[in-house]
Amino acid sequence: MSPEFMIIDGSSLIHRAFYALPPLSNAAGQYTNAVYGFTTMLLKLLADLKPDAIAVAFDKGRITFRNETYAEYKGHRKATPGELSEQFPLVKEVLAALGIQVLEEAGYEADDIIGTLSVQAVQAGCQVTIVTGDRDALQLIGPYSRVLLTKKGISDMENVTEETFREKYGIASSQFIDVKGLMGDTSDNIPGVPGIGEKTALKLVSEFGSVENLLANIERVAGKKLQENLRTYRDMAIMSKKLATIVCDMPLAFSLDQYGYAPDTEKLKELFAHFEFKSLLQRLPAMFGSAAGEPAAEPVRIETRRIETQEAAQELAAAIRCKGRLVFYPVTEGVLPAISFNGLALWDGKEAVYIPAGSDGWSCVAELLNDDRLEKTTYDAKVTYNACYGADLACSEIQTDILLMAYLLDPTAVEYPLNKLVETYLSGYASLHPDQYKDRTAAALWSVEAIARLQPVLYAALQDAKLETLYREIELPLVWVLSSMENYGITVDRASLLGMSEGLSVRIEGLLTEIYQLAGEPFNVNSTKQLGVLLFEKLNLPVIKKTKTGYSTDAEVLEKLAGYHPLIGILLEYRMLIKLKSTYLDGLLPLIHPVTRRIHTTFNQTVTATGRLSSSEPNLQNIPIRSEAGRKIRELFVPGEGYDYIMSADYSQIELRILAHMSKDNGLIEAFNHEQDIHTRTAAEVFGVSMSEVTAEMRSRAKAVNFGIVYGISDYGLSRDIGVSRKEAGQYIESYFARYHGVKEFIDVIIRFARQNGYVTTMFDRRRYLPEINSSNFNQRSFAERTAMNTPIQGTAADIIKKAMIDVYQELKKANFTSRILLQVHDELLLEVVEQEVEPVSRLVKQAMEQAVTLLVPMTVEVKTGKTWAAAK
DNA sequence: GCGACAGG
DNA sequence: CCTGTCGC
Repeated sequence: MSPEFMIIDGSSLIHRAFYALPPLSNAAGQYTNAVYGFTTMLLKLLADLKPDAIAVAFDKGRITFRNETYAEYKGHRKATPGELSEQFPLVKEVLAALGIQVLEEAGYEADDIIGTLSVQAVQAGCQVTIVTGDRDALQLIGPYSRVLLTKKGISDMENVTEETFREKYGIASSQFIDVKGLMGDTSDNIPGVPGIGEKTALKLVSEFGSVENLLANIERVAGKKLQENLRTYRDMAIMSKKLATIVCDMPLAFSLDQYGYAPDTEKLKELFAHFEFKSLLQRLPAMFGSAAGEPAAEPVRIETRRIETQEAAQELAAAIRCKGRLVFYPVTEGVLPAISFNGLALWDGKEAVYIPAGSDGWSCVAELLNDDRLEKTTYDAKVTYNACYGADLACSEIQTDILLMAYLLDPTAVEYPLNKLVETYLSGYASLHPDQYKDRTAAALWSVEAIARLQPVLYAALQDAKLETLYREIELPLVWVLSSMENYGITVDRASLLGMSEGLSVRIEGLLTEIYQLAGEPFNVNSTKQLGVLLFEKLNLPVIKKTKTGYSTDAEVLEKLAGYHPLIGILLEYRMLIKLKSTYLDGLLPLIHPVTRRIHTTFNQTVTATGRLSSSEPNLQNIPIRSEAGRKIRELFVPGEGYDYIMSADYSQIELRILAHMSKDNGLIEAFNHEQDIHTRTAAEVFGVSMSEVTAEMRSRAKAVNFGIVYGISDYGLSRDIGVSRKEAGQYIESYFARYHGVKEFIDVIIRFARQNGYVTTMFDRRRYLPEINSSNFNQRSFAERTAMNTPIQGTAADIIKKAMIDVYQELKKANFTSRILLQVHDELLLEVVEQEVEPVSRLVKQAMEQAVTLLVPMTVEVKTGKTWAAAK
């Protein structure tokens, strides 16, 4: 078999690792996340591929021959952040300890070294694997070489071979540079030919074979405009192709022996200890054997000790009480509000044990869970609270929730599975995938040990990031409130719901008949593809907007087409009604609980990047309100048995008030202190008239401007929202900033902070990392900038209402009211109340919400009560 | 996975 | 800007 040669793009992998992992550091304050990520990836590659030889290439300096060809090459690339550049030498130390050759050459990029090595290695009879995150390397693929392309994160890679490349793009990998020559690459500042994107480029290359052949046959290209561009920019295309071409003939001598590797385990041990890569340290002997040639360590074994007798349980409970700490992981099943325990794994300080529910050992669990002298630690406390509710067990406060901590440390992660957390925070300690366990018991035993080990690490990280107060005072106490709300559920009038659905069916049938008649034939109106063909090919209506896959037919487009054809108005009504019926009537029906007759949503506390809650199965945070027909849906939400009214309490303009406070803008503060209508005031400022002269049109545009400011405005977005030109929208924004100077200053300061620190924070120190804030890609960077201004505002609003929820919940309990909170909709709380409590509860809720924080402007809460959710609005 | 659309 | 669900 031919020898396997692995070539790694060191620069690319380090970048990838840096942005994929939260900013970890060791006790000395040295950043280590990129080193850790890189090392993990490398060790995994060594273990999986077992290459015979290996080389790692780095870029050196920023000027290459490409700058002689084109001075602007990679011109607008931002400097590497300090936290990253300081880790490059550390990575090289790791490579040295592994005995792996590092290559860098002034005047060349890592790509060129990789290209040259790969050609030479193939000539020497090797199979080559190139590992990188840079798609440019795809041009190096051949019959004896493939590319492993890093995906998002650090664990997954895409294997690209000659075959898979051709399948995906329809051209040979060697033609990749021709595509790039035509389409250019904004991130490398390679110009390409204007008007040619990836699709056109791929088409042209598959048709003509190469840039040169294309340019020689321009007259055969379809499209006048395209031909003209190709003629005007022919030199640009040739130069761009040259820029994109990786050099494969650098002066490098090659022999396979040169690139063997020989790990120095002592040195590695030292390094890993210094970086505090605890788990890597532990895995070292298993990977390479120790220096003294001891046998590799045994893989971690899971001891399945079950506690099934009263005696054993009592003994265990005594030991745990003695320690004062209960670390547990529940195994549950069922749906709200009847979730139940299958068993519970717990950590006794030395080993994990499992207690099956219903066994003679179970009694001690009930005692332990409700022992308020124990400090309790778990993963996802809400699951435990819900299971206790379902099993009718009392549960005292849980003080540590690993899931919540991980979320606060990095709210943008997609999920927080324990095995990932172990990989990130314990440097992969005994990291096994949950699927590798033969049963849930074994997985639970592994999990509880992971929780025990993660706790101190996450806690320290939380303190470092100043997140402890937010965690202790808001997120943790909120868990119990959310669990209660989920278990209460909300009553829906099932009979009316069925009636309404039936009524809508009839109306929708009628609309469909009209649509088919006007269209001349029946078709699937729900298919945007079929609808597009009808509107834009059969009826020849003007194409307003396109999507990635075809014509856009969204409401915005349809409204512009309204004058052209009677079909359009009917389509809009059909769309609205079918949405209401499918999502809010038929979709809701199966989620009405057969026993409680109520709908029990799930509030997710660890999903959003900003700190808001989300609601699912069903989502009760997007029940219609804006349209008349939609509002009817809210009439279905009614007080349940034993209750008389629905009460809603919502913050007025919470986000703009927060903006006023955080920016300290005089005009904004004054407006709120005088309880002025904020949109009218903004209209007066932006259009330079007095408040009494503001027209409805002006107010509505000003309202859009205010939304835009909160969302992180772009002239493009605003122009779309209010239907004016981009230029005019730009002028509105400009005059807004001229009048609200404090706001402008506030935004500038936040963006500067984000650029410097890589994250933004809310008033309560909630944090969100924005790695793209210094990106060389304009779109990515602009997006990050808008996020940078939006997150502190949206996130602070989330902090405030979360605090209000806790306060309202506790005060209702304290005063022994029957009335209770059922839902939260971002700036609104929904309660069900009993007749005699309407007055006091309304006062209590208003007071608690308004006093949740003290800002430079008053917080105003409007409370309404009615027989249904619609009436309470 | 995408487009459309419901909410904030 | 932040979400979740439906239907294709």
